[in-house]
Amino acid sequence: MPKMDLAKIYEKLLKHFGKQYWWPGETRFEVIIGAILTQQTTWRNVELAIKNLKDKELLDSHSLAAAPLNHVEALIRHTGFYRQKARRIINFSKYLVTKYDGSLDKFLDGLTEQLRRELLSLEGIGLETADSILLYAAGRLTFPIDAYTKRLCERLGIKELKYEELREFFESNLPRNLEIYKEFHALIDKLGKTYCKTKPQCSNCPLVDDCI
DNA sequence: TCCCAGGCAGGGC
DNA sequence: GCCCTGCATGGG
Repeated sequence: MPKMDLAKIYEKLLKHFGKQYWWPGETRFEVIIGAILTQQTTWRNVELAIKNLKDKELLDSHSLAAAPLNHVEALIRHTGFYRQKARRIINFSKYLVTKYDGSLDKFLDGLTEQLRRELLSLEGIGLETADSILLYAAGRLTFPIDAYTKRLCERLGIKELKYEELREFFESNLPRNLEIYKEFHALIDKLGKTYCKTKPQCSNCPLVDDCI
């Protein structure tokens, strides 16, 4: 496992970009639905879909579980892959209603590893989405590895690591602090969107000296 | 006109 | 196990 001062990287990003206050969302249910909707799409489009669901008062487990599929499809169309995403957020809501009386308090109240396995067993919730939900909705010390994080690691000289290895790397090299986990993940995304797009603008990047 | 965006699931090998 | 493909809209 590579040695790297992740805390120092975090401090540089925080100083450069400031706090990001992730995850945006008024409720934990909204956080979870947003986590599914944002897969492979921009947050801007997710906001439109969230607003549509909220305007129709469908942003709670019982309402969404009972909503017609084609109605939900139309409301979230902006997020892309809308047919499968509509099915998935409805199915998640039905699961919550059936197994936990629609209560996120009950659902999110397990041992972290057990809850993680349960999340991963649900359709449309893979590794990154499960870990984002664990961190931002359940408040667990779980570090999500997304495409930006993998890209950053490559720039820092960490290659050929699989998802679980990268997660273990972050979780064992960061202070066990929820706010740091939340902000760091958000800051890495901010970094990727700002400096590591199609044309790197390394001269202004706060990590220019850390990259290989 | 291409390529990318805060992935996931299912298939082939 | 790894690699490929479909899923789909919106913006640069």
